[in-house]
Amino acid sequence: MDTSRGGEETAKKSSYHHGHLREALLDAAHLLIAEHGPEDFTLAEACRRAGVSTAAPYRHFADRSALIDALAARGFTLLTERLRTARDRHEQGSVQSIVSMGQAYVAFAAAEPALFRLMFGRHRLPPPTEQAMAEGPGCFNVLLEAVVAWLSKTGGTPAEQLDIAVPLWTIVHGTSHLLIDHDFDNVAPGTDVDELVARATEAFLAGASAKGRE
Amino acid sequence: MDTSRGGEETAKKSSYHHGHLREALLDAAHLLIAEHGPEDFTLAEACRRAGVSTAAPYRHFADRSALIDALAARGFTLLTERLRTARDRHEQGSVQSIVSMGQAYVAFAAAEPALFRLMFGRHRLPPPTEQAMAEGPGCFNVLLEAVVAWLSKTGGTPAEQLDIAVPLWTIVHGTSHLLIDHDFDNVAPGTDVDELVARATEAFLAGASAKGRE
DNA sequence: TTTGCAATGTTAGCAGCTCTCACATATGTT
DNA sequence: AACATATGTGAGAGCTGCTAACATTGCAAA
Repeated sequence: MDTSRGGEETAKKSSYHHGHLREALLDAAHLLIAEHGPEDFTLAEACRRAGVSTAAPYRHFADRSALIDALAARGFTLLTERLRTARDRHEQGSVQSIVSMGQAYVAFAAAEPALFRLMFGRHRLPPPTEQAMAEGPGCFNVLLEAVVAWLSKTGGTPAEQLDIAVPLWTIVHGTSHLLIDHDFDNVAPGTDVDELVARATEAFLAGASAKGRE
Repeated sequence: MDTSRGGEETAKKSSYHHGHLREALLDAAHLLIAEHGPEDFTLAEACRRAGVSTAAPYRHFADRSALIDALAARGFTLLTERLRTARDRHEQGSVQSIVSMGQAYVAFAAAEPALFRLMFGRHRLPPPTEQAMAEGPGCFNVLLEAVVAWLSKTGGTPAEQLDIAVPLWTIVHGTSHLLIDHDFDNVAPGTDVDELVARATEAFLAGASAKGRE
């Protein structure tokens, strides 16, 4: 349990057994997909960087794809943390709190485009494992909680939470994808995504609560 | 110029020269990515389906990646058509016209998930070629026109067109991605995306025009 | 401490893929 | 009819994912 003894390069004692190979491979893979994109990430290259043979990963991962899945899981926990701290930066239930989460979502995608694509691009047909049920929506639950708080402030009922949260999710998710795929560049070059998220979120919430009150 | 002489299987005359290999490869690739996803699409398999050797594609495409790009371009023209017909199904400048486009956008992604991912997942750094300037945003321009029409009806100014169109784009784009990546399954299983798009679009437009009028 | 087992890494090798090069064959232009 | 060009083939280099048999190490029971 003291595997993380401060320094990273904890003097490979034997030079045969690596020691932290699993983590080292994930780190290498993370760097590689950030450099070359997720598509042409190569297990062999990750092995070279970790200083092991190309057969070594199979002691830790069933498969190339399993390693990528593990990376995606890492990304989800990271994103969930970011959302939580963004939310807690403002008053609970405030619009600003929700806007801040959306901006953090997009900022995460901008900072880690390849990881973001990985996380949401695993269109595997049978992945709704319990892992996915806990990790994937984990970050969505943070949003849900914030929306419930907002609803209770504005006189809405908790039953509407999905009606509010899902559209908000589509806004920030779509913004993230369009941003990292450089689709704004050709269409609206100077786009300030923070402002975009703020305006879209506020307008939607205004329109939605107006409709609820009518 | 009569290469498309009605029937497709125009009796391979020589059995050496294929005749329509470029199109045949694109068709095969389209089927393959629809079956196995875009990541593990294999040029060799496409050759097998087209009945040619694995060296043949290089007479028509510089590269495996070039073939995929050509497929993506095909997809953009297809999507643009769909958007145009969806828009023209309702009164010009009406909210319904815009909603209909959004639903067509999502329906396209749902019908061709792999193609959709391909089109927007080509995060190549230097792709803003003139081709991309014409094709990619081509479909966005259809939306822009509709928004301008809506603005002129509701007393807005054409200067706001991007402020309206871009958020709408993020909504349908995000919805598409979340849908085809099965992210609604774990979070909001019974989601009706047509209704989702309609409600989100209407709420946003209501909120945006209210703010414009304030 | 010693012994034995499970964990972890290595080398060798198969099959498959992308891409190139030299060569073969069809098309069409003069 | 003859040549130039376009299009397809076969063989092969170099890479990859993955497996199997073997080597080394760490740990725990004897």
